[in-house]
Amino acid sequence: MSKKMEISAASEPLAPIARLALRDEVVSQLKQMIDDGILIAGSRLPERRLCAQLGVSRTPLREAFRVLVSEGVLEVQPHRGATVKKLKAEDIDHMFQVLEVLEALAGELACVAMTDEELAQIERLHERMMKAFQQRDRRTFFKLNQQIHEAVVRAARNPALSKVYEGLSGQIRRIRYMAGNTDSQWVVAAEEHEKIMRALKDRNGKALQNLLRAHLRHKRERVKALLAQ
Amino acid sequence: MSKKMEISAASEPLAPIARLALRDEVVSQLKQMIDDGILIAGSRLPERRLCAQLGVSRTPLREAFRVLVSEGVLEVQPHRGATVKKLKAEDIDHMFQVLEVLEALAGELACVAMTDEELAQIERLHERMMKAFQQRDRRTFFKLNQQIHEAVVRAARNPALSKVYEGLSGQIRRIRYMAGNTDSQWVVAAEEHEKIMRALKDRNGKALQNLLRAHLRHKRERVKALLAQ
DNA sequence: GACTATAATTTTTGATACAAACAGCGAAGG
DNA sequence: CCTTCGCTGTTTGTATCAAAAATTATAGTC
Repeated sequence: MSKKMEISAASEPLAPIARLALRDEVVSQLKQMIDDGILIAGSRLPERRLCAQLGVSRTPLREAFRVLVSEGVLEVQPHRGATVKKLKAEDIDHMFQVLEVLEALAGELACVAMTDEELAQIERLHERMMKAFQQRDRRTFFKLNQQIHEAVVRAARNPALSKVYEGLSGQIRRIRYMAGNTDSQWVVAAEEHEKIMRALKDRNGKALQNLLRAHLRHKRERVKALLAQ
Repeated sequence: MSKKMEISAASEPLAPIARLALRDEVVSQLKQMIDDGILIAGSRLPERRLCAQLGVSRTPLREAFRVLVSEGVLEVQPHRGATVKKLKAEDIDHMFQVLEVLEALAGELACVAMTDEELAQIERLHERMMKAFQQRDRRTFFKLNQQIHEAVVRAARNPALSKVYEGLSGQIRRIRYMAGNTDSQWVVAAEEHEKIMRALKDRNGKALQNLLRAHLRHKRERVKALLAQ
């Protein structure tokens, strides 16, 4: 009665060899170009030139446009083509308002759902980040900072939450690249992260929630200051 | 000093004649097909057949696929094509957890930002909905119910919030179509909406927040019961 | 007969050529 | 000075072709 064939061998079930569609390759290349400043806010993206430049045809490029539009990175006007979306201070406020409740929820859930393994992982990230802080290595500090927040959200074990969180935080990420925070702001951020780590280790959801909200409100001010050039 | 030309005539400034790209037409048609049960969860969408069926070529169809994937309606596996995403009870829980904090935020913001005009508009929707309830018109009740929630979110004046809210609630909407609630559940929902309307009129953000959260938790149970067939 | 390896078929994916629709621009004409 | 017309470049949509991968069918072997 072989209704369905089952694979018995030792084929790894979680490694589809990462076959990436050309479209996704184009998506990351375009994001890279935006991050690198090759494409700035308001730039037009003429498809023929980009096709030549990236060495792909229109099919994957146009699909990449669609996913970047849905992520809020690009906007297209009918028959006028795609441009890099420019964010206004207003938009920053709106996105941070949403991020605040999302991260609060993530913190609350993570305190319950997080494994000890994940907690230890976050702690390691935290320690590396504090080391970067002491060495005044801004680049590394911000990278690890971001990884910590993502790890907390992931530890909440809610894919729907992760998806919308990453969508919004990805949009904001492209701004804070010039990274011009004052030292005092930086000190505050580091202090806040110490408290956050404490609340995580205590699995104190309520406290964590409040800390994350305050942390995000401060971050919002820093990002808005950056946006104002 | 003619810095900018102003259109003086009677041309309405808010009607760009709604030029709709073919891709968006395809998006709504596919959604319609899913709502109508022509495409059920798990159905494959072979592009050649659909191209013929919808009378469009591959370009707009594939772009429509991309936006539906980003909305969570479809999923595509490399070289295996697109299928209608099937939601598990787990996914429902995840999405409702996020919706709960989003709608709570929306309620809080709406109490502050909402104009009297908008409040009156919501009140009218509410009264029509209660009339439908008394007449036991489920169809109309649910439609107005949904419109009320959307109006509250819109009144929060936060486009980023509206976007993620609509994304999630849109995914859930396609389930509750068979609409098999018991009468007692229906009565509870109506009562909750009376309280919600009260809090809105009082612009009592805190109370509204709690009411919306409870309302959503109940709705989650109803949807999950539906999903279990 | 059951299982496996090979071949044929189908489907997706990407590239390319072509036609139509539209926006932007500048010149001709009032 | 203002409008109108046509030109140009771009986007948008269609059609067709080829390659890659998956699915199915076929055959061969134990």
